[in-house]
Amino acid sequence: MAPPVTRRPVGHHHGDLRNSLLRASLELVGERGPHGFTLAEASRRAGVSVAAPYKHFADRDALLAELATQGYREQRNRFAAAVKGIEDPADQLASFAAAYVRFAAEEPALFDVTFNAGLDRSRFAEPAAAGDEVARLLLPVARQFASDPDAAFDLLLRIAAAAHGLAVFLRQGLFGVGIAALSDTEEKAARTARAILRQDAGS
Amino acid sequence: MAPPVTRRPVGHHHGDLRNSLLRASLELVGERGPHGFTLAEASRRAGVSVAAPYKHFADRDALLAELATQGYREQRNRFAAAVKGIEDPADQLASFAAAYVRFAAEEPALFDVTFNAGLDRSRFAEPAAAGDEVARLLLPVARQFASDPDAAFDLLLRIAAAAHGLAVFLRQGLFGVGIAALSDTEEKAARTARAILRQDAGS
DNA sequence: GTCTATAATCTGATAGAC
DNA sequence: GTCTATCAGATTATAGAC
Repeated sequence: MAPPVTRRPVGHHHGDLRNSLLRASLELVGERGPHGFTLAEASRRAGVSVAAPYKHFADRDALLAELATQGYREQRNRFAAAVKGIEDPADQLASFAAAYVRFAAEEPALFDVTFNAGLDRSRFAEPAAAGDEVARLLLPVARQFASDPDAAFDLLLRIAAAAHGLAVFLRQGLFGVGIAALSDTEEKAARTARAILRQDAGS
Repeated sequence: MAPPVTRRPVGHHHGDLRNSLLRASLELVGERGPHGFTLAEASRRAGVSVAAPYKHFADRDALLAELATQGYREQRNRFAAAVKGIEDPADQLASFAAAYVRFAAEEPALFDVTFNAGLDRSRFAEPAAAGDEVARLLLPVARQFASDPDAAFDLLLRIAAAAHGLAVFLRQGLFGVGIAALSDTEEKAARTARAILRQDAGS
C-alpha cells in the first residue's frame, strides 16, 4: 500500500501566498520590467487564481509599491555593508558607487522597480520613506567633504547619478558595455566617484 | 446659401498619416512611457481607425523603432550644436553633458524611447545605427584627452553616464530634485564632466 | 489608404461558493 | 484564504469593403 500522502488540498496554497506572490512578481518584473508586470501572470506563477492576490494586496500597484520598498531596503543594506569597516570617507563613497552598480546588476528587478515603476507618490508613501533612508545613510559620509549640507547633497547626488548612469548603460548593453563587464563598470563608478570628490577637495 | 465646404471625405485622412501617427505616438510616450504606449490610443489621437497604422508600420514595435531612431538623430543634432563653435575640448564635453540633460528635460518622450523602449535589437538595426552616430560625433573630442581609443571611450562613457543619471533623477524628481531645477542639473552635469576630465589629465 | 467588423487575447477587479 | 465564474474593457492584428 502506498503511504498516506499529506496532499495539499487542490486549489489551496501553502500558507505564505503573500511572499510567494512577491517572489513571483519580482521574477516577472525582472523579465518584463515594472510596466510589463501583470497581476494575472504573477498569480499564475505563484500557482493561484487571479482573484487570490486581492486578499493580500489592494491592487496591482500596492504589490509594486511593496516591491519598491523592498528594493530601497535592499539598497540600504547593501550600501551600509559597502561602507562598513572602511575608514577613509573617499574609499567609502567609491565603495558605495561600486555597490550601486552591483545592486543594479545582481538585482535588476529591484533596481527597475525602485526608479521605473511610476507609482503614485501621493498614494504610496512607504517606498519614498525607504528611499529617504538610503540618503540618510550616506549623507553623513558626504558631509565630510562638504562645507554645508547642501554641498554634501550635491556631492552625493552626483556620485549616485554617475553610478546610476553606468548601471543603466551596463544593463542595456549600451555603447558596447557587455553584461560580462560588471567589474569593469564597478571600477568606472568608483573612479568617477573619486574624480568628483577630488574636484571638490581641490576647489 | 452656405458656401460649398471642401469637406474631407469622412473616414479619410489628410495625407500625412505616417507623420501624424509619429507625432501622436511621441505625445503618448511622453505621457505614459514607451510601455504605456498603445497603437490603438495613438490611432485615436491621430483621428483614424486602429487598422490604419498597419499600412504605414509593420506593427507596434516598428513605430517605436522609428521614434527611437528620431530620438538618436535629435541627440546627434543637439550635441553637434552644443560642441560647435567651442574650441577647448573640455568646454565641449562640459557643453555636451549639459545638452544631454537638456535633451532629457525638453524631449522626455524621445529620451525615454531611446533607452527604455526595450526593442528587439536583432529586428531593428536602425536605432542602434543612429545611436552609434552619436558616439562617432563625440569620440574624437574625447580622444584629445586620451592616449588611446579605449581610454577615449571610457572617458565619454563616464561623462555620458553621469549626465544620464542626473537627467533621470531630474525627470523623476528624485532626491528632491525638482523639475524647476533644469539649469542646476545642467550645471551639475557640466561640473561632473570637468571633474572626470581633470582626473584623467592629472593621472 | 482608410474604413468597418471581427477574432483572439489579455487585463483588473468583483461576487459568491466552499 | 482560495476558488470558480464572470464582467467590462482593453489590446494587437487581420479580412474585406469602398
